Parts: sequence; structure tokens; C-alpha cells
Amino acid sequence: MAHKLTERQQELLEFLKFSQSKNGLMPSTREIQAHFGFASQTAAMSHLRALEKKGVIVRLPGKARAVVFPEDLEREEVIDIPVYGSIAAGMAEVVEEERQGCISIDIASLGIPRNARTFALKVRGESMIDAHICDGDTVFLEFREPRHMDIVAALIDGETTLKRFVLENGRPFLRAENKNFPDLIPARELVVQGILVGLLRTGLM
Amino acid sequence: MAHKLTERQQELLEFLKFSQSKNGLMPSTREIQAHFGFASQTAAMSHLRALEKKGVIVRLPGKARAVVFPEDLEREEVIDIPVYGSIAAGMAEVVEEERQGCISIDIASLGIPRNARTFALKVRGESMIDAHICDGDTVFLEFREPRHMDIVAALIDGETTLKRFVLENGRPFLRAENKNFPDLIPARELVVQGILVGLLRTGLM
DNA sequence: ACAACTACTGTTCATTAAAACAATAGTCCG
DNA sequence: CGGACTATTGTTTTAATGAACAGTAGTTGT
Repeated sequence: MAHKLTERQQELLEFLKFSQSKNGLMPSTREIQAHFGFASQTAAMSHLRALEKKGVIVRLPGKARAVVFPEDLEREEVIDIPVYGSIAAGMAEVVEEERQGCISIDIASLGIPRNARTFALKVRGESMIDAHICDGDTVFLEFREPRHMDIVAALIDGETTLKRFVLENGRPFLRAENKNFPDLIPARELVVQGILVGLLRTGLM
Repeated sequence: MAHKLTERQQELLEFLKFSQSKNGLMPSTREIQAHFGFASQTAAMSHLRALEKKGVIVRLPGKARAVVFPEDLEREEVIDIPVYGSIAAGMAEVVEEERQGCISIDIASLGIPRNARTFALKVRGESMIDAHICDGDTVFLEFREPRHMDIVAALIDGETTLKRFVLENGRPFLRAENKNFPDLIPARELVVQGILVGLLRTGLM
């Protein structure tokens, strides 16, 4: 099943992948023929047959452009989580402008519901270091009501910071998880932008 | 562009997504017709046209099954990183058995090369807590030669643990990043399974 | 009230695309 | 040496598929 691919078969596979990610669909045998300059469409056909026999693609007979990568079928649904900057003032409106990119990850790994309005922020500073959230980490946040002891992204003095959300006698406070930072910040106009649901750290090599 | 979808159009969109993730390709207009029990294929056609006008799909005219989600086109290449258990003895052979699932993430976010042999392990224990790696975190590891001060997954006494790889006078040592753990472990038969390149923490709500 | 849109039916047509069949030449393995 | 596999050409057939056209009802917004 897992025979090694020949050079030509590898080229074909590359083209299939390229076509899928660039055009969003698989090439027809004629498009393969045109790309490689084959004089006959049958050449493409037999190459696909070879790839199928070696298990790297699956084909659904009788259907057009019906070439599938097995790994795509097993994969969980992937969502795109927008990453905003660390300073995300306003939020509701500035959202589109501040967008810095996207993290694509499957919903099962993050463990969030499909309909959740999840977004991400790059952490700047060491204020949550005692919660093991470091400078440069990317945190995933969900837009919902904060509960006692949630870690939240909150808007204070025009800047978004990560803090522990604490309810004391029904009144909310924000606490930094770092002994060197002001221990308690009384929150007057408390704007919670999101609740921490996950964290991604990269660039560790 | 971003008009709201009607109920029926939402249903159609769901079916397109379902079909793509289950079969790996888009349905033809006749398949849509069959699924919804339309008497005419034209019904499917006009719904697709409506979805296209509202910007939720893109179609390539004249091509078969040529319905594409715009977000899929922009997305970076997504790879599947296998997750093994915390006890991954042997590694080379046991790999297939121990596999617990997959994390699908785009290569740009993780910042790893496409050809890298990357895998993931679930962290058990607090031995790396001072490097802000917690119990329950999932670490991404790359299979390559360790360098001084890399964090590595190493096989010691039949169990895999995360340690700091330290070179002292050309001799390798492993150090736990936790004051309560034995500070230095002289490594005799040092089997490094992977180098830490990233970390994912979930379930924080 | 009227235009614009949704949500279909019913029919026909042109094209896209897969698939089968018959060959040829080269490579690789035992 | 021969059989299996790769890598092609060339031709023909058939099925899958998109697309156009002409309607009908119902809803929605101004």
C-alpha cells in the first residue's frame, strides 16, 4: 500500500496539492494533461490510477474531479481564528483593521464550540507570568460573560491586558498574576473583551 | 456582499460543507437536487447563484463541482500533527499504536518547515513548570539533533520526559526546570526523541 | 401597488470529463 | 529472459454536469 512514489508520480501529486490549495478544487484529467504537456489524456488517467493503487489518493468512480486525499477526510473541521494586535482598543469596530493574520486549527484540538466567536491576541508583557502565560504567547479568547476566576482580556485605560477576573461580594476585580505588578486593580468601567480558552506558544527553537 | 442568508440558503450551505468534509468534494447540482428532493436541477442552480451573489461561495464557471469557499483559498497549508501519549517508549515502532489523535494546524502559525517530522506529546507532571510548561499542555516536537539549551523530550528509564538539554564541556546533561526536581540528571544512554518547537494549552475555561 | 427577490417546476442543450481499448518503449527485479 | 510496472500516444464512447430559457407562487420592502 505504501509503496514509494516515482519521481513523475511525486510531480503529479504536487500538482494535485497545488491545484487544490490554489484553485480550491482538483484538476480534471485534461487539466493534468495540459499542465504536463501530455499528448494524451490517458497519461493523466493512468498516473492517477497508479497514485490510487499506492494509497495516496482516493477516487470516486464516475464523478468529475473526484480525487481526494485520505488525510483530508479524517481531518476535523478547521476554523480560522483571527489574530489582532495586543492593543485592540474599541474592538467591535477596529476588529477588521487590526487583524494581523489567522491561525487555522481544528475545532476538536482547541475544544471550542463551532459557533463560538473566538479570536486571538498576542501577549505583550509579563503580567500573567505566574499563570504561565509568557511574553509572545498567542492567547485564544472567547466572547462571552466572564465568570469568577476566569482569565480575561480587559480594556483598561485604552489598552488591552490579560488579567484574572475575580468576583468579591458580587463586585468584579481584576488581578494580575505577577507579584511584581499591582495586585488588585479596581475596575470601574470594566470592558471584558474575551475569556481565555487556549494558548499557543511558538518559536521555541 | 455580506447579506444575511435565508433559512433555505443556510441549509444549502450546510450541505455544501457537509459534503466537502465527508466526501472530500463538492456536490454537483444534481446531487444537491437529490438531497433536497427538488423536482428540478435548476432549483439547486439558482440557490448556488444566490450564495455566490452573497459572497459565501465562489464558482468557476464551466467547471464541474467548482464551488469553493473563499476562506479555504486564503488559508495556509494545514498539516496534521500526530499526538502520542506521554509514555512513548521505543518511538520508532510504537508510533502507530500510541497515536491518540491529531492536531491540524497551519504551518505558518506553528512556524515549522513543511518537511519537518513534527509530532506532539501530552505533558504529564510539573517538571518543566519553571519553563512555563504545565501539566496537561500539548508540546510540539521536531525530530532533529539537539543543541545547547534546547528543551527536549528524552527517553529515560523507559519513560519520556521533557528536560532542558545542556552541553557542558561537550558532554550532554538533562536538567529539569523545577527547583523541586533533581537538578541534574547525568545522561548515559541519552535518547532524544524530539526538540520542543511549540506548545498548545487548552481547556482553560 | 410594484419592483425585487426567494423558491421553486419542467425542458433542452452544449460541454466537461471519465473511462475503455489498442498500442509502444523503457525500466526493474528475480 | 520474462513478467510486472512505468510512462506514454491516439482514438472513441458514454456519462456527468453546468447552463440557458420560460414559467409560477409567495414574500418583502418602499
